[in-house]
Amino acid sequence: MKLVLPSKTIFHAIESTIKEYRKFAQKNISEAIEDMTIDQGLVLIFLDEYPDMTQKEIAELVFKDNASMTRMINTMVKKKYLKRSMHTEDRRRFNIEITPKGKEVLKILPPIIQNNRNSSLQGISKNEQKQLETILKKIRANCTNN
Amino acid sequence: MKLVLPSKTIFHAIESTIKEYRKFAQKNISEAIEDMTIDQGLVLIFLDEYPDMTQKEIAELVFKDNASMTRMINTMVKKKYLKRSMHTEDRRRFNIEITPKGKEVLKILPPIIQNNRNSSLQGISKNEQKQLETILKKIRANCTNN
DNA sequence: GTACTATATTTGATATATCAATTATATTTA
DNA sequence: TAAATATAATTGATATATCAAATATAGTAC
Repeated sequence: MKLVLPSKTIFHAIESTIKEYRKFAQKNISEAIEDMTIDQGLVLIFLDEYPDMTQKEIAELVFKDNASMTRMINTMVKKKYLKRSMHTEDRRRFNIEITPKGKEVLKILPPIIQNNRNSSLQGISKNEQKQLETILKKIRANCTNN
Repeated sequence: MKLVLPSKTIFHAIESTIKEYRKFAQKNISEAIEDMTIDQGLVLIFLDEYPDMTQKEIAELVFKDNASMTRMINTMVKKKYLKRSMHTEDRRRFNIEITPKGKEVLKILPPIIQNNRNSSLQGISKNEQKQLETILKKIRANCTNN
């Protein structure tokens, strides 16, 4: 069977785009903050917005599985961005607090992220962005429902 | 600074789409072939098409770095899908051959991949696919040139 | 209340991601 | 041709991805 080469497909285009965006975004973050990855930054931002999320919920938002999230948070605790403490109502879970060091990052990070978004969407109209989201949503739906 | 939550952005949509596609595709592959990942499958397909690619070239096509590619090929050699042999003209590199076991996979895999592509693009017109590629290409260009 | 089931998190094993440093060979330059 | 530079691949260290199994606690049904 003759297949269109994977490198010529839309999936390749999607993957290559998100990887380039990540590389670009990571570079700009690294220039400002030592030892901070995109995903660790996202975890901080989500926790800042929703302080009582479970690890599981955070994991879903950043597309990690629970095991990865456990280890990621371990790393962030070791690096003093986060602190775990007991949850009084549900002893299976933890409260995850942002430390002062983590809060410092939260001051520096958002403008960098905003700038990354703006730069990478330069010259792309609102309408195109909407189209993009619509089409992606269809693909995702096909993948989750089949 | 108030940031639109990452989960509401286009980048989140892109990432979630490709991850769901990968999950979907991997599930279908795993049902047919024990111990074969999407990326290992792609490596086989590329090597089949371009038998004298260097590891570095394959790496670029599947978005891995050289170190990952070395280890990935090690794994595939260990699993008997590939075989390394000396390259006579350039002794820094290797010839990478597909074993009979690898060739078996190459018979089974393409229809599965084709089916994955078709299913996940169901209801999406050629025109929409073209739009998607165009917009993605712009984003990627913004990320690589800035 | 005990047994059953569900949920949150962790752990182990293995693979992959990433960066920097290293090795081996080729190529270029002076 | 010797020295400098470039290239292909590997290795080490650390983080993350993924699955399955294990822990611990909650919630439900009997």
